Amino acid sequence: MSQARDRMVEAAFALFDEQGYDATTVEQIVERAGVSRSTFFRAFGSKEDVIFPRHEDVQARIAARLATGTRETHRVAIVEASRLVLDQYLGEGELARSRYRLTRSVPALRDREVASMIGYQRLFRERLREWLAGTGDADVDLHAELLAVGVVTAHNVVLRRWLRGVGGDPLAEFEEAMAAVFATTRTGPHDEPDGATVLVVPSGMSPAATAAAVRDALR
Amino acid sequence: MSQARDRMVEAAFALFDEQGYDATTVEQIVERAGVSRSTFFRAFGSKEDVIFPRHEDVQARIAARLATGTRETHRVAIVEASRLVLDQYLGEGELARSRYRLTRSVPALRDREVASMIGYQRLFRERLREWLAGTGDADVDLHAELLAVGVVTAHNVVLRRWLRGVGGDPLAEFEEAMAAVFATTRTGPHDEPDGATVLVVPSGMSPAATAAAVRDALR
DNA sequence: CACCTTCTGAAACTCGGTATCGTCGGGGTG
DNA sequence: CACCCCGACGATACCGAGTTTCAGAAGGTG
Repeated sequence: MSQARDRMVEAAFALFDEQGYDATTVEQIVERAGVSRSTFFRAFGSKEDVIFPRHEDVQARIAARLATGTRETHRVAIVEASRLVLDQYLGEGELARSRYRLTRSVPALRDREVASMIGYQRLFRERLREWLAGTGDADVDLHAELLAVGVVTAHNVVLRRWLRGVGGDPLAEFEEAMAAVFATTRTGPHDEPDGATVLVVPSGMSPAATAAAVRDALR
Repeated sequence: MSQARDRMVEAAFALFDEQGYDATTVEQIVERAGVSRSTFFRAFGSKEDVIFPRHEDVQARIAARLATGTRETHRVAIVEASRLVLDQYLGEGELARSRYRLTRSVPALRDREVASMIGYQRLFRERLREWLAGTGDADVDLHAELLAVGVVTAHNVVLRRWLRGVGGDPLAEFEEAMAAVFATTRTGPHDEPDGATVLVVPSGMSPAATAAAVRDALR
């Protein structure tokens, strides 16, 4: 019963690859899949949706993972939630790469992918606003937005490398990228220094300036 | 000759406001403007384009401003280029706010606006990749991407506040937001630490990751 | 006047997407 | 077995965005 859906996806990708996205009509897809136009639009809703399945699923899983996070554990919650997306694409394998080639060449699909990315970003941002609220942060909106966009962007850089076949182990690169994002962003006093603190003091620095820097970092 | 174009824009915004974007047909717009359907599509190309004029102009001005920047002056180039967009919207006044209300309520228009934002971001990213190349940065791609997306995001936060009528002086907020972005982002050896660098390392971090973080901070 | 360019209107056409209706098969329930 | 019920499918008509083509009006130039 769901093999009809699979046939439509297969036919669509094949035709898009053969003659391009715009040049392929839904008529041709359903003809090759052996179903009617009605069935196609009932199953996918739009021509673009054949390429982007499982979007709501991933979004729901992200929301669920973020919901279990607290103010103290928000970093690991964010990293793991972001990993869900990465794992989704890695699990798709060659299908993800086919989709990538399509989205690179068709503006409409590119925009669509960007829009879904914004959806992810929105989930991170909303949770971060809650977590950052009441931390004495002078501009919660801005910093939540910056951190959310940083996480999504870092994730995308790593993902895109894997999609293009360049780079090494995506999981290792992902960890590094996440570290880079959090290393460059202050997220309020809840980043309790529960570990080592490294202080680099340039020569010629006054004690007062040093003290101020320490106070600033631990605030 | 160009007053026909203005009439179409005016009619479109009025009808969108009266009965919504989707419920308004191009037929109705051209009827109110007193022109033919052909004229409309010749002037705008699509129904969405009535709402987003001058997009290429701004993009060209940004590219021009960024082209005059050098590796040493890239910060001021980026800030000023970003200001071009802000000034464009501020100059539009109430028209920008009408467009904002529309884009908030119509998903298709929201996606379209996001896509154009990505266009700006791309300009910043490409230039930053050049400027960051050869600075010993371990991951130019990632850092260029992060900085570019940070600048655009910070700009958007300030712009959105003004569009919604909240907040104070947008220009002052813009300066603060830009400072926040550059304060949280390492951009290579040109950020010589003229003060103390305090690095707080989370407890669960591996020695290798700690060393990498320290190296990164001092780079 | 003849000629050319440019803008405009009219109409036919393509295609994505929606809505409606009839039909078929399969699976309980009496 | 007979009945019905319901979810899925197909066919068709329809709407609206966007493209293409052609014909004509306006305006400048020789």
